[in-house]
Amino acid sequence: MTSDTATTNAAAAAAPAERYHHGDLPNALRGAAAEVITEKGLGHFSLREVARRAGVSHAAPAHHFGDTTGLLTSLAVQGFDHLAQVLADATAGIDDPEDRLVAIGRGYVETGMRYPAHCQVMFRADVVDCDDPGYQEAGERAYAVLVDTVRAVGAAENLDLDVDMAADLCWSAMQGLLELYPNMVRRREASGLPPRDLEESITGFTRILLDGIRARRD
Amino acid sequence: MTSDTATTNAAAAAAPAERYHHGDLPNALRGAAAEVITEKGLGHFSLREVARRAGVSHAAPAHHFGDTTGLLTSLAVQGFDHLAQVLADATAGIDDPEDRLVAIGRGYVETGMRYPAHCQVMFRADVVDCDDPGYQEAGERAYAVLVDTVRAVGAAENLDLDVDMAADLCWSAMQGLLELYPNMVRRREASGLPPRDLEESITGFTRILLDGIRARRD
DNA sequence: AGAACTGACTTTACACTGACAACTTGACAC
DNA sequence: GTGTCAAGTTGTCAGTGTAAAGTCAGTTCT
Repeated sequence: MTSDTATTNAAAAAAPAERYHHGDLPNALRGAAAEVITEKGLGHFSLREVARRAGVSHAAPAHHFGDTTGLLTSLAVQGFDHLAQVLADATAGIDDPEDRLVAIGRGYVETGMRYPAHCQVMFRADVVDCDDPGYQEAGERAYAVLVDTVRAVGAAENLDLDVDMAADLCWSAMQGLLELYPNMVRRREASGLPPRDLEESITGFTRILLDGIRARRD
Repeated sequence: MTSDTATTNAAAAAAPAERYHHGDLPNALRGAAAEVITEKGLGHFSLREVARRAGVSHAAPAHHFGDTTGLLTSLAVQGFDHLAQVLADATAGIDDPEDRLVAIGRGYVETGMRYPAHCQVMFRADVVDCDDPGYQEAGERAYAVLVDTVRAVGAAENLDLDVDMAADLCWSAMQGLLELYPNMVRRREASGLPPRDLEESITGFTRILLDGIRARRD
């Protein structure tokens, strides 16, 4: 019952494959889990299917993650790790706070599209252990990038701004976009409109959001 | 294999309970399903548990809904029906388009809190049949209220506005809020801040969104 | 009235699942 | 070597979704 929460070490890089010890089974299992979720959706997730794909026995995952919740929690943590990294990288060289906020929006949704399985799991309190310290820490780390940037926007233009509220709105908008985007595409198809791509949605959203945030000056 | 999609008729109101025929089993099953999802979360949903709560055999749901997806789809349709109704009622007596938009935000999130199970299901393409005509129709009906209102806001103030984009943003923000709210509460608790209640979030969100929408005049 | 039909369920059956306990395998320390 | 321990295995159990066949009650036809 090891508590392995998303250690990113690719230890024992060349795994001979017939070996009894896998080398890095936890990561392989996370990968397989992400695969299953991406293909079949979280609603048809199965621990045994994950084990099968990783080429180990059905009980092997339990050894590393305890139970299903353990594995999914670990996946969520990895998702937050990725996100925090992407956001940090995306904002790195940018001075203007507003440009940074746009970059964050882009980074958030980009991460969501690149790791759809992770993102489907990150806020699902019913399948994840929200009290896990690793989970909370990683989430906090990612969120901090956003709050800091919103704060900077407010400070740079001397705005009358509830930073927390504005940050939560940006976050909600991007999360909602991630969840509803397929639905939006379908609706536009049905209406005969050309599909608006994700990039365009992000840009449009952030523009309106920034206008809203900037609206009230001291 | 009846295709019973959320008929709201409370037919045979007084059901003697020992009768062989239930009276309105489809509705009872939807209710039980909502209960299970609310209590245990969609991740621990079980068709047999639903049947147990409705007091029927485990195979009874199949007769009305085919399979799990069928039942959950029906629940989603009912959710959209509720939502469309609430939004229509909420905007009924209001003339000012902006006030109407605020009322919609309030109505949306209120519905989400009142029917959490329905809302957890409505956009989950992996557990719901998105091609179901009833599903699409009900969704369209609810969405139309929002788009119309956003259009009215734009027209009233002669704004340079991509109506579809703005509507999608409002929708995303509210959906995101629904999904992330528990997380926001936990974070504020952890930071020692007083919990911001949902009402306040909605008001704050809509204020910023409206400011953003109004920002660009012709 | 009785017979035939149909919809609403129940019973039975099966393959699959998550979780647990008990066992085996390999690697490393001494 | 022996001991130890993490990393897997096999086996088992109750619970699950779905399909098929059986049973019951009400309606309709004659």
